Amino acid sequence: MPTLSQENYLKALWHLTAGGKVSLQRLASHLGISPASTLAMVRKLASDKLVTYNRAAGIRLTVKGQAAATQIVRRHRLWEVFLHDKLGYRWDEVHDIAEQLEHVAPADLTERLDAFLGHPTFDPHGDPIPQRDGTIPQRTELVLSEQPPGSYRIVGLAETRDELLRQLTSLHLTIGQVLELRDHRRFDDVFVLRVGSRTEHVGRAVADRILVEPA
Amino acid sequence: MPTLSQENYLKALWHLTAGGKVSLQRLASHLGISPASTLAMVRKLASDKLVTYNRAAGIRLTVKGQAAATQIVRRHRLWEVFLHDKLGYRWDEVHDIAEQLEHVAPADLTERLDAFLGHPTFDPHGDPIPQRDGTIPQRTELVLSEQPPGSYRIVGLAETRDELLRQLTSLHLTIGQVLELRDHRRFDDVFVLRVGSRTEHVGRAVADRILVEPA
DNA sequence: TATGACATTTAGACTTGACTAAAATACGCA
DNA sequence: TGCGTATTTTAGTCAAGTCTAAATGTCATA
Ligand SMILES: [Mn+2]
Ligand SMILES: [Mn+2]
Ligand SMILES: [Mn+2]
Ligand SMILES: [Mn+2]
Repeated sequence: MPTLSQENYLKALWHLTAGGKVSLQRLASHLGISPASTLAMVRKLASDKLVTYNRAAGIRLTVKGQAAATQIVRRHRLWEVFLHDKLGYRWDEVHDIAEQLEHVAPADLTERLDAFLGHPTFDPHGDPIPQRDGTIPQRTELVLSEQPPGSYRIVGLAETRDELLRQLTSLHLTIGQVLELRDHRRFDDVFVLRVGSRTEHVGRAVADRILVEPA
Repeated sequence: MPTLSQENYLKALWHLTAGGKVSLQRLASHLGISPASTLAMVRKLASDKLVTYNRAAGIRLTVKGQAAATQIVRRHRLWEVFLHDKLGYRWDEVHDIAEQLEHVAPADLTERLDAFLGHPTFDPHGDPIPQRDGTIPQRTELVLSEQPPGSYRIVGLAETRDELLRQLTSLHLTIGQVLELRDHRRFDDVFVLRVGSRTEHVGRAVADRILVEPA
């Protein structure tokens, strides 16, 4: 079993892999750890057959590493659901606490938690919760800023920095919220939304990060 | 804030303190750590004003150390309640998992968990859960083996080794269970109990460890 | 009061996961 | 084709928490 540190590297790799080749540099700066230390750890992970590494291809999760990382993300997101749904934390508070809880992984705790939460499919940020077998629920992911006027449901975010989360909260925009995209004012790049009985205005920085499905 | 290791030492001290002077030896063997390493850590804790130590008096928690230890025990027992009541674990399974969870302690997680669980007073083993202010709920603690025949309610255990817990489960003896003490057979030191509609026989080793109140 | 058993303390070492500084390598572009 | 920059790699260091082995202290009792 990977150590706590190793789990953090694996999870970082899982997240970074979507964005193409993972260099030492990229992994290091994502983790806030020096490239030298990162190299040392990558070699350890490689000797445990969790990753492969060479200069040309960068760092790649092996099938084993991929499976381990997926389970860590699963635990993280399940705990986020617990903290949000059961303990009443706001969606901008859950991530940091889940960072701690995700490393607690005795035998069937994850499965019991999953059952207790009613086998949720998405976490409080709309991110998919990997299932027990490692498959990842899919969702429609249209970027709000690219859509024509119409009615949409918020299904996720392109990014989940707490700052953005709080900004969205103050605009009454949360996961599951249905909104109507009324207009895109080209001149100042402002999107006009109808949310419930309110009219909200969001800039491109926000509209680019809201993922929706037609409602 | 103490590290994870330091928290384990503090908790061990909290438990051992009830049994009189805590020598290095006693602490070391309780933790399964060498006396040399234990001394090193005790010195570290002393420099953080969490304990005092000298050969004559042994190791003592300071007021600050006592408070820290009490909160760790509080977290441990609250997680035990969660695991038992919400996730459906058996009482002999919860301790090891709680050992991990007790070290997760961001800001108000403990208080939220406490509220979610309905401010429980005792854990699944009948042990009192220290309250937020550090006070410890009291319970009547009569040792079953010392009681005259009569009707009693099980309120706790003198010891909570998983082995004992499973033994009791198989005898249908759990916290809250009401039983009738029928007889103590001096000859073979067997206690005859009426539990619900069953008659159970337990030896001294068990009867000495069951804590009851009159029912 | 000396001795042996046991507890405490010292000394030295190891592992993990980090760091910095400097050397080696690769890469983009003039 | 070579130079400057960026990336990777090596080398040496550190702190935390553990270990073993050996030295020192304490104490009951023979
Ligand atoms: Mn998260
Ligand atoms: Mn999330
Ligand atoms: Mn316990
Ligand atoms: Mn307990």
